Amino acid sequence: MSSVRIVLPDNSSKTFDHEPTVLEVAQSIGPRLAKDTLGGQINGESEVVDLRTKLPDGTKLKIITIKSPESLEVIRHSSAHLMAQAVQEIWPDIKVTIGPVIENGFFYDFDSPRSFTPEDLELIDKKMQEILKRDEEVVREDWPIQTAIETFSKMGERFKVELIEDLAKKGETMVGIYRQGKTWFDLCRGPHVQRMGQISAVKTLSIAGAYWRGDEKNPQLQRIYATAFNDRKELEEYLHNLEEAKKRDHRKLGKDLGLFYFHQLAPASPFFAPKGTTIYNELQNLMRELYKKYGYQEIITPQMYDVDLYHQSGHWENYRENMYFSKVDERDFSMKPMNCPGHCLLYQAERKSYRDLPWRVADFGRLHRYERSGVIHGLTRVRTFCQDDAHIFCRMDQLQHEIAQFITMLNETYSTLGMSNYQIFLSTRPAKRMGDDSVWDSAEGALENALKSLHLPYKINAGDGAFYGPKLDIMFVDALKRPWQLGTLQCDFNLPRAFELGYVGEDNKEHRPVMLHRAILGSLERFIGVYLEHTAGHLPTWLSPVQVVLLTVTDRQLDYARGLKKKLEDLGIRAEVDERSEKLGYKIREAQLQKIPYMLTLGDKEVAGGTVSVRLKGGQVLEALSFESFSEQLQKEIRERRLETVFTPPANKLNQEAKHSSL
RNA sequence: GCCCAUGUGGCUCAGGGGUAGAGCACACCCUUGGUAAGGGUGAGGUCGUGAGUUCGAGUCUCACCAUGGGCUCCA
Repeated sequence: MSSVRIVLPDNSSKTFDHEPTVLEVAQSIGPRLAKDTLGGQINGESEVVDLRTKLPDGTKLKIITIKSPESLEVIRHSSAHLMAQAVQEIWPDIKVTIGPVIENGFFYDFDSPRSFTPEDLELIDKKMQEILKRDEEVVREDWPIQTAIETFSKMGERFKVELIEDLAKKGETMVGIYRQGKTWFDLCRGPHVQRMGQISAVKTLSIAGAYWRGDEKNPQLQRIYATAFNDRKELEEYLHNLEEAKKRDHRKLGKDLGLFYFHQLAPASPFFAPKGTTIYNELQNLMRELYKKYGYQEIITPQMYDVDLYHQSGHWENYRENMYFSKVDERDFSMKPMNCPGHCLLYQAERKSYRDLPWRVADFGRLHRYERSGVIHGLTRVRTFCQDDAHIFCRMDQLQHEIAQFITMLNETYSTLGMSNYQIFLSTRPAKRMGDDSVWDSAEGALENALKSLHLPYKINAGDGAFYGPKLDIMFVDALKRPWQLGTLQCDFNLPRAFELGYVGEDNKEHRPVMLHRAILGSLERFIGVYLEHTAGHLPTWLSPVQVVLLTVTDRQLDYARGLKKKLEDLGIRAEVDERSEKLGYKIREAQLQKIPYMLTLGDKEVAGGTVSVRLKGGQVLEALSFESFSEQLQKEIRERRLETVFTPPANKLNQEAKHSSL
């Protein structure tokens, strides 16, 4: 016997012990809701999405979620149909395929003899508006599956036919058809809006290629991305956010702030300018401090290895197409795509006893991976990079402690960087794997127990582990709510065996260590890209390439400025003097655009009093501070890696802001 | 790798078959001015690379390279 639970748009629910009739559902949720949200359903139109699920006792529970016709998902889904209708009204020879709702909108894939152009998008937008004005009724019909196949076959819609045939294979006998207006209809499970006019804010966004069912062996289709919202205002807001995201694009920030560049003679390989290198080095300094604190030792290992190494590690078998090769003295060499095999060689170089474990070794080695041309992107997907990579070789009974220590270290790193919004995913054994299940049991147990001992929430990705061991992935969620995978910890049973690693135990017998691969920032390159987007380029002072810029009111104060710059540099503060004979306002504008944390404005007053006036990034001004007071507070801010300024904005801040806003 | 788009001085971009433009940046000159752009003068590119069409090609065609948006891939 199966029971049915109806979930209403307001998340309240009612459970039936039998399959309720439509009328029963309508009655049970009250006449108003029935009229507003189920009006169509009473007339045979489904406004439901059903999910079948099993209860713990094995009985089936059918959950029917009733979507309000006003729900965004419904509007977007209907908008996808609207877009398909528009495209076919403009170009009747174009065939439709599928058009699902995605996170921020929807897309529809078309089988078109030619590609769409940006001008086509304008045409489609216009046509959609035209259709909306007709405000046609949306009607659901249920067709016997054979009728549907015949109808779509006649129309030449081979992709639809394929979809329906798949439904038939699954045992469906009827399919839902939604009609918009007199002639246009599409296969759909629903639900949809009741009248097209209910869609008020819809817009095409971009064109892309896509494969039928995401398989590159299948025909290439033309995808149009679009989005829809409840009203114009929400749509405008979304489009505005897209613009904001563009402004935060780390590729643009990198150029504007003079951090890094690319050149076509070294595709997908960043050049870090002095300022970018400062950030890079500061991050390495941070990691090195933490390495010391958490008992890691740093090592340096070769860049190129005889390919025999990769035969032994298994990378030749599985990773060859991502590696760079070179022939020297008739021997085949490869640039290292990861540090681990080299670390195994170094592990072996000295005989290990159980007293030597855990052996934690960190390596900022440069890696090269050939990434397919279509996947490279700014700093976040490059062909040469450097990880904050380390490997921990330990005994099985040390595993849980090492894992917990890693997470603690990661948490310390992320909170230092103002990135406390992250999620942990535990990926467990996949179907294809190596090693005994007992080993998997203890490794997965160690991971889970470590997380539990720290009282950290985590999610399980069952079956998502690597073939050589389970892993943790840490997803950082940035200021724009976008997830990024940065940190990772992977248990590896494979490499220790492939390299026949061992240690002598207390029992004087040979044992095999477990190997942990772990990174916190991921790669420095990728991290810098993500962090720039997260902070929109407003780095904390300790990471800022230029921490203080000295701006003179006239050239008369230049010597004073140069003297202060020297003093600051002697204190380890990165300072610059803008020596150009420009107006103060001009120099401030530039410093502001460069997002420099502190501007010291120096005029005759400051020279006379031996003081500085500090302009904060926010525009507030602290007048006539003694240099010592300024530099001491700043040093503290940098030393403690503060995220926010240590300076208290002046009391007249409000007045200043009022002045600004009235301008 | 696949589809589409783009590739003009350091940057952002306009132009579009008859031998290159703007703003910013840069250099020099004038101005020495207190919290987001003072004024003038000048230097700088053969228009991603190669081939083709043409009397003539940044401008049209093709190939390649790079970049961008997607797809796919991601030990």
